[in-house]
Amino acid sequence: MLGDDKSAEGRFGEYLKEQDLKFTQDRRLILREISRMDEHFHAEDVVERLRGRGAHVSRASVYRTLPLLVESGLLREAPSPEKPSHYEPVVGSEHHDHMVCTECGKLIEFHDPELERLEGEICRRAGFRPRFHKVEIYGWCEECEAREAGRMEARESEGNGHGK
Amino acid sequence: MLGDDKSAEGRFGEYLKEQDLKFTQDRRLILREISRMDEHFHAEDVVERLRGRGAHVSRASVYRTLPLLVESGLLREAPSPEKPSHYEPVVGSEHHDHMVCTECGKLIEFHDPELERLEGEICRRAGFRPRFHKVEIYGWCEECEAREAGRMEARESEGNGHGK
DNA sequence: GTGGTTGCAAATGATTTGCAGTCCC
DNA sequence: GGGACTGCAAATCATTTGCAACCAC
Repeated sequence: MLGDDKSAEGRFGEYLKEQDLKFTQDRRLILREISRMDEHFHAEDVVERLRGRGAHVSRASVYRTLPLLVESGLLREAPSPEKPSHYEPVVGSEHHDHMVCTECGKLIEFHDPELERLEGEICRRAGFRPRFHKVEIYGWCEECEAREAGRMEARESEGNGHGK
Repeated sequence: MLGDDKSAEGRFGEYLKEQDLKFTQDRRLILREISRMDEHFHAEDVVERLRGRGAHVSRASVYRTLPLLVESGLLREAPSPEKPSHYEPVVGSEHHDHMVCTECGKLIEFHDPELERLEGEICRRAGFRPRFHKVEIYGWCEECEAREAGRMEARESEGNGHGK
């Protein structure tokens, strides 16, 4: 979640002012809806939830607002092997990264301060000023790895012993 | 570049066999074209270059083949703030990651063995078997940072001293 | 006031897909 | 031979956009 609405609205309001943009009713509604989500979601989810709540916010407004929320640091794009862009709330300073299982699609979140430190170090060396980052490790989760190993074993004994 | 065609074709052929897929003429042509690219590119680039070369490979085949090349480890998706998916060749074991300037779009490649080691360590702890990973750091490159700093200074003195 | 915003629906544009004919193993 | 593969063009589908009415500041 985005923490209490107060701080999120404050942050967003600040960002909008900086950009000479307005904190309209629609933007407020979208922000509030997103504050209630703590899973990953995509644009259409927001549209549906607002509809379900009886709020009159058009699809276009949602699509126009999500990028602003990303820019303001309240949201970030989550890794999505799928087509529609996925977002996730940024919880205060609690940052995490992802491992994505390419077999079953499971998403594992992790956080490692050492990794953060190292990245900062690398940026410093490159004269680069980091604002946010994304670390995605793709591979097999424990279960899929085990399943895969089993399958491989089976294939081997089949190949060695008796032909089919 | 993908190194000499031999090893790339070997690797792709192996992958295809594993998946019970065929190493067709089209797939070979696409692989060869990609072996000649060393920049980032997207699907349409491959289509155009093949066309220009007089090869009859349909757009659909290119779109169907690129994911196979990614799966086989010969290509990987590059970070793209833009819509069309971008790819880049994987050069042997030479792995690198990216810093993306959100102002000017510049892409800075970097490689850090310590970062690799640390990620491996993190995966081990999580029981996750990594196959490949992606590190993208977004922020301001040196030039944009400087420009931004200058602008901020200007704004300040404007605010303090004399009105507009 | 007046410029940014919104809603709608039409436009876009990358990617996918159905299907008949073709090719690799 | 038979299942994979290909080409084509039509279909998808998330996202964007033009424009007139509207609202925050």
